[in-house]
Amino acid sequence: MASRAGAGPGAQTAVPAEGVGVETKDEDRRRPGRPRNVGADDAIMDAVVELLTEFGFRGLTIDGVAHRAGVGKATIYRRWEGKEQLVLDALTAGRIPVPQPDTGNLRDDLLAYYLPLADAEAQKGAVRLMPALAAEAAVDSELAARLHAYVSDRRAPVSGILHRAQRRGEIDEAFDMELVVDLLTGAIMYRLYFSGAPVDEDVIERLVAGVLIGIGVVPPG
Amino acid sequence: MASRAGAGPGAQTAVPAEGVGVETKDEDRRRPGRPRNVGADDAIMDAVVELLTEFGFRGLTIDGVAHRAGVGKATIYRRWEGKEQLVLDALTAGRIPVPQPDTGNLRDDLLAYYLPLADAEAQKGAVRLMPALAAEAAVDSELAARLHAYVSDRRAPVSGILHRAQRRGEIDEAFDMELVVDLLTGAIMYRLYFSGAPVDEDVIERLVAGVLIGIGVVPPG
Amino acid sequence: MASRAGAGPGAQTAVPAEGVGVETKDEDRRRPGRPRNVGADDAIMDAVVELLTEFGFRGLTIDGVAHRAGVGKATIYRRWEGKEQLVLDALTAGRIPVPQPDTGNLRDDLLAYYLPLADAEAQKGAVRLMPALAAEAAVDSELAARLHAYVSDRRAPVSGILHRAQRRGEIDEAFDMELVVDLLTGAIMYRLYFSGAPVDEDVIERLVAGVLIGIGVVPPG
Amino acid sequence: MASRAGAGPGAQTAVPAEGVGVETKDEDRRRPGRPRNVGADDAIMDAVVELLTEFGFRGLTIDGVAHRAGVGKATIYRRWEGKEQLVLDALTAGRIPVPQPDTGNLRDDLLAYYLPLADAEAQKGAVRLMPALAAEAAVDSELAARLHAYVSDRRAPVSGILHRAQRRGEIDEAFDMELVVDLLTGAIMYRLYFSGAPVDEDVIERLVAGVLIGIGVVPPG
DNA sequence: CGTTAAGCGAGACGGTACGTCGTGTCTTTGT
DNA sequence: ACAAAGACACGACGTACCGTCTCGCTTAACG
Repeated sequence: MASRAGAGPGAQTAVPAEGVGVETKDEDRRRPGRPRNVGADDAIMDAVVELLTEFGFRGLTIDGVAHRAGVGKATIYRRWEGKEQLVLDALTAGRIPVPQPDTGNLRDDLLAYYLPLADAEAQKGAVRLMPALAAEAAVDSELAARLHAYVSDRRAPVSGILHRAQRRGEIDEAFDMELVVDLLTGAIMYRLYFSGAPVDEDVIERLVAGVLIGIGVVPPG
Repeated sequence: MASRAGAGPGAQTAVPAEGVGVETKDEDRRRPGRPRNVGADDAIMDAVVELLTEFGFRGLTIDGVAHRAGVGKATIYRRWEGKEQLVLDALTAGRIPVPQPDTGNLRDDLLAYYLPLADAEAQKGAVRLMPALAAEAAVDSELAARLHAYVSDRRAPVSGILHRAQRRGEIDEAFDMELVVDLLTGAIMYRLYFSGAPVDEDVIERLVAGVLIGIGVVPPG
Repeated sequence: MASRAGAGPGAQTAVPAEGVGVETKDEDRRRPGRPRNVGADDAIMDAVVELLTEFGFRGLTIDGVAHRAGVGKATIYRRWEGKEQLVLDALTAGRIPVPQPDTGNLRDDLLAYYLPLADAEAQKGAVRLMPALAAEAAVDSELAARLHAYVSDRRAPVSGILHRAQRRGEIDEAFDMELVVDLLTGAIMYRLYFSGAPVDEDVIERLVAGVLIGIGVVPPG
Repeated sequence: MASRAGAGPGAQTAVPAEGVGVETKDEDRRRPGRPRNVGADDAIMDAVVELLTEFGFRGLTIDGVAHRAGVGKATIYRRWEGKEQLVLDALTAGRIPVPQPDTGNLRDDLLAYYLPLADAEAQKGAVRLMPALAAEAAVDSELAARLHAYVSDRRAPVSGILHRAQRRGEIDEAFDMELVVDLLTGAIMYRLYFSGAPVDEDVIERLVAGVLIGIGVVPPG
């Protein structure tokens, strides 16, 4: 999530937050009082990731995170507003790298991006997290904004791959590349989260192949 | 959800359940004791729908449903196993009809199916429910089965439209119609639930048009 | 505490309480719903007494009581409004008998009443409880009323002893027996709770003897 | 509390303490570093008194005192060991003068000492503080010692009045003057803190009169 | 026609997690 | 070294739901 670069974890959701917006020349003007323990952020994020994989989103409790991180509950509430913000930050704290393939070969780049999604472990995590976050986003508009920003970050590489190919003339200008991203990513998410249909390497290859045919990159058949 | 036809609401999930499947000639074999108050089912379902739209899935409580429906909590637990089953049943209790267009015109049928999804009210409900159900399904395999069945029911009409067109020769046999359903439905769900991008009539028309071009039904450009 | 006779424990402080005031002919009209578990009252009271003697008033926690009594915390809050009400009820639940001596011998009756207060264990409990209750009563007028009623119950026997002696002509009518109770009881409490001076059998005997001289029952010297 | 004379406020409880007692010729031997802000003591004491009267002992928090006094929490903890010491110091910081009557007239001296206790405002303060301190003293032996010393200081003038009268031959040598103080002071405290009975000028006069009769100073009737 | 058995509204039950608050300590920068 | 500010670990608070369990009652079918 590029937009978080340079910001401390949780800086986007922390209540007092300050420093939002353009930094002034006083940006290094420290607030009085003991500064927040930066190590605590990492300990909390680590605990969240561990507990999520152990117990899933529903089984994750703030008490549990606090205990595992060796931190007081208040320290968590001082920095995040709730479970969802916490998990979303754990998700976006740069821990899950987004593949950014750019070999110039459209098909290879798409597969390089999507094939890792066939990994069973990654799927398990995503299935537990993404719908829960989306469910909460439906009710909390601030979380929704953060989720959409995260999703936007995740799709950006595919968007780039397709637009570059279009600029190279490999794809007809008439096609809307953003819709193509929606189709590909949507199909995979739909299978993972809602239909329960498998998403393995074969499925991904067939989806990519089909879309490439559809946008006229390779001849059908 | 077609398979519920004829059964009382919740019959599939209620613990004693009996009477699953087609009723036999013994269908009038009553159990002793006071029969269930059939009106209560409707009151409960109505309360669920009302409270969902008011407070969202997270804000829905069994206590709240019981109070709103003028019903004891035990009456709800006697018929459903929990919040998720309850909501899923409210979702599938025949209240949201699935369009089953079959005019023989591929484009018109697809639009007849998908365009209603552009309705803002329907979207609001879906956004609040589907991710919450998917989140719970990630943890509860029985609910997952019920969700997948529901999703399967919802996609069946599109599947039918596409397969009929393929049988009529309008679509190349090489294309996998199920993947096409995944692409179309997935793109819409992805925008609704995760990316936050709008799903209006224009978007739906462009998605359908693009896919029809992609599968060679209409010439590009 | 005579006024509690017949009432269930906590009946005076329980929030809904009903049944306050004169009972009507419908007094046996049960409220709907599951009745409160009467056994729980005893379990809670026992736990309170145990934990008080183990950890004192400050060390007593609602969680601790709930756990020790094998009861949910909500069950306690359903019946009492807080720690102080709970302790006061535990105190007055007929568990600490008030001596009611009435031999007709003024000195013996007074000693029979006061000498048990020299017991070290009883003192330890009283020192831990009474000031804490008085402190809370200073801020909570309802608790104050309950505390005053309890204190009034405790002093009643002495009052009776003295008034009976006065009626028998042993004490001059001019003396105010209530003030005499204040003097005797007050001196003991003052030593116990505030001055830290010992209250042993000797002190009690000297106090009683001095007061008897003072009110002219026995000749000085 | 006479023994505090000359020492800075809180010097008795502050952890580093030093400088207890009369300053020596080395009194200007300053410790290195910034000296304590003497004004802070007053600000803290004022805040304690204000907050006590506003919210009572239970409602008094160290955070609240620090904020009201415009002082850091650590500054309070550097000088006192906790809430109770703080309150006890506020109580004894020379703010409530102890009457020291010595006219040679026993009855007048006793009334000069006790009648100010009939003041409603003074009673309100005392009722809120003394039982709370006694409650904490039951658990904290150091505080108990300080409380007993304070109480001893407060009773000293009455003790003096009575002993002087006894030495003048006005009171029979057989009576234990300390017990008489216990009786008088105890009766008043008992009424104030526990029985809820009023302590007005009339009650005090009757108590004093009764005791004077009792110890044979004035003839009964 | 009375017995029996289940369903009913109501609400108390033992639990668990919540988010807040207070305590006493520690860690900054500034004086 | 002390000051204000405020973050820290800890732990109790009182609330809210969960899913279960009695209550007294109603409602049928069966004997």
